[in-house]
Amino acid sequence: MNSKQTPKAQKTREHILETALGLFASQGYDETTMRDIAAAAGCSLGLAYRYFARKEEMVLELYEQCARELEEEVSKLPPGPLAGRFVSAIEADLRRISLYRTTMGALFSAGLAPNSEVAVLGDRVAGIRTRVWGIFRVVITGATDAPKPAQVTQLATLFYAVHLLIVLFWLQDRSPAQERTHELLKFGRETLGRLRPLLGLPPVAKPLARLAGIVGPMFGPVESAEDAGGGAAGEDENGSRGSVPIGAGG
Amino acid sequence: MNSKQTPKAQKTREHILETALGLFASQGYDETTMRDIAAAAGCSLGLAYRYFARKEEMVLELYEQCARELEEEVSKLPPGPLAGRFVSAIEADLRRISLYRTTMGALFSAGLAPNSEVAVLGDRVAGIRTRVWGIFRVVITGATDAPKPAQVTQLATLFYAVHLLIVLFWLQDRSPAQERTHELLKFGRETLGRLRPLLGLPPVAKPLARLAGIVGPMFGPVESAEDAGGGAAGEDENGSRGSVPIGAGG
DNA sequence: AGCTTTTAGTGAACATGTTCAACTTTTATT
DNA sequence: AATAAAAGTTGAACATGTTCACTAAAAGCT
Repeated sequence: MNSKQTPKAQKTREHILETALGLFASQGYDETTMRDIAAAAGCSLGLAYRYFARKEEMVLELYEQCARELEEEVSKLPPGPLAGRFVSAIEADLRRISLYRTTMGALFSAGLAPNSEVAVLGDRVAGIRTRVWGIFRVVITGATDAPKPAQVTQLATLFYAVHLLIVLFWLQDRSPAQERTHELLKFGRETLGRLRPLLGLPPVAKPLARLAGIVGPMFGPVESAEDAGGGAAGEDENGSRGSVPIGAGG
Repeated sequence: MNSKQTPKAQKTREHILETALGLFASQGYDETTMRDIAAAAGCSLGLAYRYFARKEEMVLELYEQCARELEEEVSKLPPGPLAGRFVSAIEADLRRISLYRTTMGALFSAGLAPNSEVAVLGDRVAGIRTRVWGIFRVVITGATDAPKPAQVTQLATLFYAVHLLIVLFWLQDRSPAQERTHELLKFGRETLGRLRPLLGLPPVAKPLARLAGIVGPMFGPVESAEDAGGGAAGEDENGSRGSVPIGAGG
């Protein structure tokens, strides 16, 4: 398992990770070589690779850390309208990762190549995805105008997807201080606020459910089989199953 | 300029490119090394680099080629409802790039790191973006239910953005034969068809215009300044200026 | 033709992510 | 303590994208 190593090893590992993240934050991801990390951590190149099979693996850890912190911050979010809570959560997330812009870029970058598991939608990240998805659940259920339970799961899935897109947008946003992203968020809040009353109406609810059914499985760990999303809106309370143990990093 | 080289050089260049694209298609992008390419093309490693400063640059050329072909195919699309034409264009695009899944993945992957110019949203691709954006203009104006001219530009920008997202989705889609993507397209067609009548109504048109104003500049070449998208919906007929000479590859 | 300049082409060398066989230290066992 | 097994650690070596000083061919000029 994971936490059953010698304390010494654990300490070494953490030391290397912290060193790496520090370098990532200060000089950027690409500019930080594994040799830099080893040197700064005062160990050999090989040792870094003992604890992190690939450079990206360190980013993964960062991602998890951010998710954990975000979880806490969101749990403290005051009740309020759904739109406001959603945007606040996103803003908190962006604030948190802003130190690691290029590093997160690497994560998403790797995520784009359908190969590496160390990617936003890769297998290795399944646990974190589940966790973040859960955060959006809290965002929704904690809203003063939360939709009825049957819709919560679907909405969480869609929020998760939108969240991903916004981070993508943010990564690309070259405007000063990423003001364009914040404009987008403002727009999102207003629009979502305006749309909120319609969420319960079938002409809106049904397409949303269908969309969640299509998009959700992309976030799932592997996929067993064929009930993916045949025809209409199957309200079977999933769409992005969370059956993966969260802290199950190998 | 570009086409002012010796015919011999031009030929060599094309030969290398074709060899490379062939290898990309048959064994994947990452699996094809520059040395492979040079060997298969019967030239030295250095020569390949003389014509293509980086490996990604070859992908760029592929992207441009696809854009050109798509342009032609779309121009032959029969008149019909907007939704159908849009989805048909996307499908044509996907069909075209399906041979080069991993290769396109590389393009988008690089595109995610905000560094490299050889990226979907990078400077080097500005010309191609403009071109593709133009394709969506044609998609719109050629529809039997085309919106009024003032909206065409905005809609083209949004279509371009959605197109990017769909390719992203497609790249990640691990379902057999990418059926999930096609489901998404079906959903998109139906939804867009249903929404089409509302496009002219201010409560819909205004937010769309605003969104286009926010998103559009991301696709622009560099950005001059500050009129990016201040407050309300500025219908100033742009949102994604196409003032870049299309074939201006340096 | 003989010279110069520009273009085409080469392959060794470098940087960096990654692997691996060997070495050292720690822990468990007798 | 002596020995064996496991865990920790090392640095050389490899693969691959990229660079560069250099050679070979071609074109231009007198």
